[in-house]
Amino acid sequence: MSKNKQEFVAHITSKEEDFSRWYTDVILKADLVDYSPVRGSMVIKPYGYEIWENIQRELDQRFKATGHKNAYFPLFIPESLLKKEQEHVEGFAPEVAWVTHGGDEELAERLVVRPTSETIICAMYSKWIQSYRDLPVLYNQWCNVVRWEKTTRPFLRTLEFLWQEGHTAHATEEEAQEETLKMLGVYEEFSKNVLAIPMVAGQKTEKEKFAGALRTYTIEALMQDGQALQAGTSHNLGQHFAKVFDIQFLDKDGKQKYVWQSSWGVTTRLIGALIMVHGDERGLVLPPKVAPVQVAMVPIAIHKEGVLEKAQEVFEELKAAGFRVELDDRDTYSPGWKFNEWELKGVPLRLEIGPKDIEKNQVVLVRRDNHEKTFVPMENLVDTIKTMLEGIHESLYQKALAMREANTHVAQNMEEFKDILENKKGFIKAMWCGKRECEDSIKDQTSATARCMPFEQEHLYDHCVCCGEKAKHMVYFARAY
RNA sequence: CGGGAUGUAGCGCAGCUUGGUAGCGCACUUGCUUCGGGAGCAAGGGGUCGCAGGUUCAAAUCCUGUCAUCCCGACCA
Repeated sequence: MSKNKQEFVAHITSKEEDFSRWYTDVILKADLVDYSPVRGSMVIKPYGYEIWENIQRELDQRFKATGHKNAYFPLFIPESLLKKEQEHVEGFAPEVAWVTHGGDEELAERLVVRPTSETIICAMYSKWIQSYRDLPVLYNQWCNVVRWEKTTRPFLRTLEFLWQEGHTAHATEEEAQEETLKMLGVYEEFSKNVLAIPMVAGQKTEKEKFAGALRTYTIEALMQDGQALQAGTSHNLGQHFAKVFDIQFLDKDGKQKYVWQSSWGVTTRLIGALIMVHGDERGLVLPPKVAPVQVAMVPIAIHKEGVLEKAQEVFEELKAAGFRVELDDRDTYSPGWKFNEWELKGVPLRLEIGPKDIEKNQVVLVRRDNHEKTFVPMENLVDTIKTMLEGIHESLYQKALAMREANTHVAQNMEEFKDILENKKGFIKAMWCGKRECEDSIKDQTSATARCMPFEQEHLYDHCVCCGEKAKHMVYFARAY
């Protein structure tokens, strides 16, 4: 190990020493983002954006498969529209950006830069929906939104962020509820099978629900530092918006009725989740399904006769097989340098090919997650890699699940609750009476919030962890991003 | 929005106390030799010191303001 190596590695702060700094170091060094001249707004660089594109593609397929279509609604929303739904405007008003002028002229009516699009979409639905035959409306849009946050962190909280928002309208309450849960299920399945992140799925408390919703459902993930991250939400909007935006249809029975609605979304924050769930001391660890590069090929002794030619041959074969593969033929870096760089960038598999391998008709594969090195014959290389990538996905998921389980604790009372937060961190499972006062009190005392009331309820004990009265729900609490 | 810290070359930093022609390591460029865990030698290029004022013969250095980033709280995907 040279002194250069020590210096280079030292550029990433240790996770144990300072998790926040580790996170910042990793996203910058791995070239995912850069800070921009605009406060709180990041530039997503190609390597980071490609992760988002992969997330988009996987989710979009799932949306289409469940009958949704993409559309695009305006960035600007007239003030009067935002203000129609009382709870909604109260929830979002403190963090909207206003457009007050067009050129030099002051606008007759101010516009908000969308913080979310319920209002503008409902205004259009009101116009488009006349009959039960028009229902359900199942639209989604991929776009950016703006929320004027006080403090920001790349991917986790920025003034502007990218997301998708699904907005649906249904004839019945049952259908809207079914849709709300179905899409949360899509998120949960996607998180498991694409991001390799286990989620706790459940319902938000009244205090934590979306401004204007009837009920909010959520998927919550646990980061390696013991903090929770809300990864996606799905809202049953009931008829709140339908009534203020007058979205009515003539039903089969000849009666005018208001539609029932849902909305649901996930954001670029998912990339933050990926980093904080899977990353290690060497940098990013990306699940194969979203990794911009799945296989990084490092030829050894490039200048030697036949090495680059053989590497190119293998490269073409892997590319044709559908892998996202990169042949690192830069002659300015040594193999060792490249190994470290691709590890920092989280590439799931490294493929080494050198004169000795060519002689033996084999290649060397090294897994990013456990650093396991295997010599594999050139025959069936495509199948071997396919199997190995699947194995990496599976073990990333199992590792994340084990991490979450090791950091999920039961608190019987507030002393235990505080003790866990101080000494162990992570998720706290506790029973709750359902009263707002207890939820507020827990937050005041511990800064932990109710993440969700999981669908998989467990009866841990009878009393509320806070007030001691009869408990109604089992709740996951945690400090959250 | 409160408390703390930091802004000097692409990155990491020194210089500031005690004002006097801006430095180091890595990276970058060119050439040659290297190549199985962060290669070597040689020659080069690059900074109005975050920004704006002020003090001074003279400001990276002292003063005021401002902007941004990071950390800790309150608020939020």
